[in-house]
Amino acid sequence: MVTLAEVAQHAGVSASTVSYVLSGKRSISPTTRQRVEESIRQLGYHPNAGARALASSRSNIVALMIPLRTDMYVPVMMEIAIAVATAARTHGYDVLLLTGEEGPDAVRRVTGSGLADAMIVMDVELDDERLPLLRGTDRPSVLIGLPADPSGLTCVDLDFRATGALCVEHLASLGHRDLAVIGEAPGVYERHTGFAERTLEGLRGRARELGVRLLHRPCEGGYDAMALTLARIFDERPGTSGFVVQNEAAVEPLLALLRQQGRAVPEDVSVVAICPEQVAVQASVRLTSVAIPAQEMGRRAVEQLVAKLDGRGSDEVVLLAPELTVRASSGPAPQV
Amino acid sequence: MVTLAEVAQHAGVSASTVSYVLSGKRSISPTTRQRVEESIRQLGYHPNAGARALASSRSNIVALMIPLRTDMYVPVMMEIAIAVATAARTHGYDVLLLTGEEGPDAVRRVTGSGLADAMIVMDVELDDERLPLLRGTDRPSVLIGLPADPSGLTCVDLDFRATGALCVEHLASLGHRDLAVIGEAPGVYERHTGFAERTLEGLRGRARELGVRLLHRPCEGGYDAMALTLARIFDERPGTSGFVVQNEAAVEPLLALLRQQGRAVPEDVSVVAICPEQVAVQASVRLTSVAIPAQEMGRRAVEQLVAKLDGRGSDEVVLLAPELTVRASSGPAPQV
DNA sequence: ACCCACTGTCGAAGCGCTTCGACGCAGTAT
DNA sequence: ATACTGCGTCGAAGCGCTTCGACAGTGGGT
Repeated sequence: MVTLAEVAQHAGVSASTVSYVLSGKRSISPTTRQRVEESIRQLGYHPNAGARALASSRSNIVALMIPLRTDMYVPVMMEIAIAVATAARTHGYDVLLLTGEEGPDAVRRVTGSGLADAMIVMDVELDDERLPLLRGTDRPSVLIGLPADPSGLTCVDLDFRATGALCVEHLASLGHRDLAVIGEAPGVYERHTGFAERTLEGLRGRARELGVRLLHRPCEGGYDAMALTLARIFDERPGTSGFVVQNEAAVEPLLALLRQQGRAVPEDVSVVAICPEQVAVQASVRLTSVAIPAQEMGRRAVEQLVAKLDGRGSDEVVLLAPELTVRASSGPAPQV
Repeated sequence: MVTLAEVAQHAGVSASTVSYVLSGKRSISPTTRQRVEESIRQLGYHPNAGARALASSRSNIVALMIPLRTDMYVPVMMEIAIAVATAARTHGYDVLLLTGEEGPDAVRRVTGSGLADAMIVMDVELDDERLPLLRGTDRPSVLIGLPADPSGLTCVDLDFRATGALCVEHLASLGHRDLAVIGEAPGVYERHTGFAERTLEGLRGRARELGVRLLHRPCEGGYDAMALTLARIFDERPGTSGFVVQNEAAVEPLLALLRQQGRAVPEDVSVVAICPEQVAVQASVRLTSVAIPAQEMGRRAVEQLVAKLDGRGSDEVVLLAPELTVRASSGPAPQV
């Protein structure tokens, strides 16, 4: 391994000069700079990460905690993770991947050891047990998701409450009076996952305001679960004509089952999905949907984090405004 | 931050003793060990990662290169990534997430800086440009995937050639003589992604041996693309009665389109999928499939890597044997 | 009784980098 | 001339840990 000292010798300057060329923290004459850069190139020098971290107490690594479960929301998570990694690199950071498995211990380990300078936390529960730790440490952190009490924390998320409201508005404005929500798997609600609960609040709140009826049913993905759920819904509310789906694994089953039952989309029932753009476009019916802007969320999270690391930026909640795109799955409510 | 020296002082021993307690590299008397451990606990000591890396030239980090694209295979990638992260932790390693974006440069950067002790590379192309670098460095690496020439490399992968063969065998044994393969998106083949090409070889080879006809059509996911592809297939080979699908995004569209065309599964056409178990089980028809053992692959890759890091283990190609599970989507060929 | 091997502990020397203060040398203001 | 201010460079002091060799103390073999 080539060291700083070797580069310095090769370029005929002192080690500190090379260091300053690299960091730009002091001014260097153009000739010296060039000489050093040439030596670096020739020798194929790469600064040693450990030494750098030790001396500067900055690792240039941000940790990303992703959920361990692969039972929900996988493509979104993946997209966020990739966006985070990509965005972090453009700011000179690498990304350490932590699974939720270790839970709060991971936070302790990473902040305690100085392995990472900061962290991004996904899959936030309303009353997440990691929050006190994050508040208590001096390492910056950003949540992707919104807990019940975001005070003292920086959060980036889609405004799921507004998302829910928007879906109801859309369907109500088309004349639908009986709506059903196909939600995430029951476990997601049991864990009090922020986004799921907030969506529900938004849905229910606006439904109440607009005087439309709303049924919420959690649903595991897949055909069998969906069939059961759907049967129950139509038993309880035969007049249901509008669906909001927030569960990727339920989208296609729902469409297939409706078709199978002779209910035309959008003539007999309308469907609005909350899902990544791609899912909405590739479904068997092009879905009216509110997109989950995974890339944007990842990117914004990194930007917030970098701002904090640079001493700029403060605790702040960034809620991305939902956008509803009308496609082929929603239309006027059928005349009774 | 609490340091080793503070722990040593608190416990009334020297710093090196504390270090040896932590690493276990020299024997320590039970009483001393307990005293030190107690001090560590009381002070909430966490070893500094940078200092450790510098002194030991081991970072206890493995890098994981995942593809940047989210156009294919996402859940599998995610599952592998999580399995890798989880398995790595059980061996005391953390995982650094690299996207394919940087390409070979990422390999140089990470190995050059000592940021990671080793790396796992996913989404391997047959003639991947990262391979020479991996061969040339002394840092251990493991590929998840199989390049054209695996010499000097350690690889872990599902035996996709055998997988292809297995699918053909299954359909041929049911009497199907005209098979069609719905492949990954064209781009995947253009990049000469290892698994896709090998599957194809396996399919074609066994088809030739068994004297059945085989059509291969790459296909983007989604309904529209699938509809076009399917129409073409039935135009060219109206007698096609067996399908092999290797594209998660095409599975559901295919089933829906077949249904729509009045072709019953499995009475009129049989479908075999190469996909994660979950997809096969949750599809509208429970699919006969060869599972992609994502978790297993991730775990095995880590095991190989750790073995190499420990000086055990050698260059080796680990091919997991495919297993075909018969479900409801395949049956005897229709009588002509 | 003596030597040897072993066990448990310590001190010190780095690992490769960052960063602080110092210093020489212009250039500018007095 | 003198004093001052930058600028560009250097030397040295760590950052917190691992690890090597040294060294007491202990016990077993002869």
